[in-house]
Amino acid sequence: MDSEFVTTNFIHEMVANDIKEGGRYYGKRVHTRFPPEPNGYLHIGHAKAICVDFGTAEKFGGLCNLRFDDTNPEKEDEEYVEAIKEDIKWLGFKWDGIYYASDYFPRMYECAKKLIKKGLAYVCDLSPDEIREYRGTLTEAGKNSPYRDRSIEENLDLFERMKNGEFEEGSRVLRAKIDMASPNIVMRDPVIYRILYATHHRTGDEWCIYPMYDFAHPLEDAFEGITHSLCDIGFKNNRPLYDWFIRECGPFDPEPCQTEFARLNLTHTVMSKRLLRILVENNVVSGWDDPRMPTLRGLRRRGYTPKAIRNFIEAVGVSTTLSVVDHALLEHYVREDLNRVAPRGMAVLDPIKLVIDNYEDGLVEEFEAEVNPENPEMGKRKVEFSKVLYIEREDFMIEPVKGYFRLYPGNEVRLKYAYYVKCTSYETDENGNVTVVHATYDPESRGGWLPTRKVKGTIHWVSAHNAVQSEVRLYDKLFLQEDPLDDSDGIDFVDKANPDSLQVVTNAYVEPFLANSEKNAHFQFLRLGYFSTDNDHTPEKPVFNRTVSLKDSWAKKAKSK
RNA sequence: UGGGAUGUAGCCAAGCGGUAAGGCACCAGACUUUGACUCUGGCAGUCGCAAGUUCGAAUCUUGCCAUCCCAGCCA
Repeated sequence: MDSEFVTTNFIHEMVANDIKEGGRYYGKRVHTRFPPEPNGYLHIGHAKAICVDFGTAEKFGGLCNLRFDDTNPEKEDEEYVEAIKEDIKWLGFKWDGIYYASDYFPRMYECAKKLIKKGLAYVCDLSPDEIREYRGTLTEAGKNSPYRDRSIEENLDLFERMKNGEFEEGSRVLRAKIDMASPNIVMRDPVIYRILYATHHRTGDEWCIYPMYDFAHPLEDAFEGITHSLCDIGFKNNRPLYDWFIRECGPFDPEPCQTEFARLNLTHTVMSKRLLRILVENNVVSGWDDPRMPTLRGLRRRGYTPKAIRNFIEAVGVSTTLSVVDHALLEHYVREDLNRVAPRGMAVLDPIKLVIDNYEDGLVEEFEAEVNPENPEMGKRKVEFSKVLYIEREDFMIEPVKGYFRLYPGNEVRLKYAYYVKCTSYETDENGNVTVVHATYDPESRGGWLPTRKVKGTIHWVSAHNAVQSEVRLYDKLFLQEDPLDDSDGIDFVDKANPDSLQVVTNAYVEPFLANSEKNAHFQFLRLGYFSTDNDHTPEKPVFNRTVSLKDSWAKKAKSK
């Protein structure tokens, strides 16, 4: 157990030192935990915490618990614990033990009594408003509660009666007796138990007093033998209190220690359960699993892979600086993963007909196509070709702009895998919109290749005789602004949602094998992007979600003009 | 006006007294049966600012500035 670890971030560096000879956990096993509150669905910010918690344990041959921090029955629900478990598994992590804070309620209660007996906790009858007043402000010290000096016996009696349900909700709390003048407000006699007549999703009505986070969390860690309690930087101020409870309720072995790191923030989205809930409740999105949501369920439905998410988090790194990661980095990692694993297929999203005038009526030819050029082991598949095809409206121009090398009158392009075709004419409707493009093919270019004559452009197509009409949902950023919460314009983030973040295409055409796929399958639609079959998808009624587009230097060039 | 943190490129982020890694984004080019992928090259004369210590400072010291967090019977 020497320091043979390549440390990749400051936490790993710290742990490596901790377990070295002379380190504070020398000879002990590294033990971490991921402690979600079951009050909502996990998002990609949680994925970072999961990677850090599980990843640190794994790196040092330690253990990582999954622990539901269910100390507030008013907000929590069993529905979320199942969803959280599922999301963690989907990300590819396995917990070593599964625990619930609520299982520790009896032990926590004993710890509270211990504090009372040590003269370190008291029952306070101040109202919530009064407690706030007595707490002081950021710059002024607080003042002692008039109930601060109750005798140990009275406190023990009152606390037991709180537990027994003799008092009204909000009438009394148990507080730690620390220092009302502390410059750290967290230390000004924090509330550690409150009365709540709410039914808990696991303990039912067994308890009517519930411990507060600051008291419960260090104890949960201590009870489970956690060594490294890794949490958000927001808890930095709470650390002295964490240590206080560990010390006063101990001894514990090992003694857990808390280390904070920066949460993940992403541009063009919001990242908190509270805000995401607002989007759901205002029907800005269709639900927690809407593909535009940064929730794990949303990302999964969008077509993101666990691998892409984990690589992304790995790339972002772990530090203590407040940071906002560019959404483009996340997209880069899905593209990278999907490029390797996604089978290619052809789909036309905005179809116009292409008629090959010199091709035999009714003839259907089969061509061989590679499943994934990045990975030849994925093999080949067949594509059927005929006289009438669909091509992308964007791939034809009556008057080509400079640099355009797709189809236009007189120009020859390659139909991927099939033939060279040369545009001869086109038809328009009364509004001047192109309806049909006519072309002739060169039989010599069978398979899409002619060594004697090269073409610059290659376009994708789908044969009209077997194309399957499909729904394709084109997703874009939920917010166009980098920081939707920047309210300097006076607009609430809910009203800033990008109205074009979902565009539903109902008359797309895809190759038959794409329509016949399972739900949640990943594909690259040639030249368009990565797409994934939706939860709603069936072979009879195919639905694809665009995960991310392909990079498009032509679009970029055209746009900049 | 109290306390706690953080400042390295447009965005992340290494760096731990010996002369600014890497990734994304961006720009240019090569290659290409995807205007994709891949590849090559470019992209911080200076690390928030100012003094100081040192042969030598992004790294140490001091001062200043900026930003973030904390006044739930939420977590």
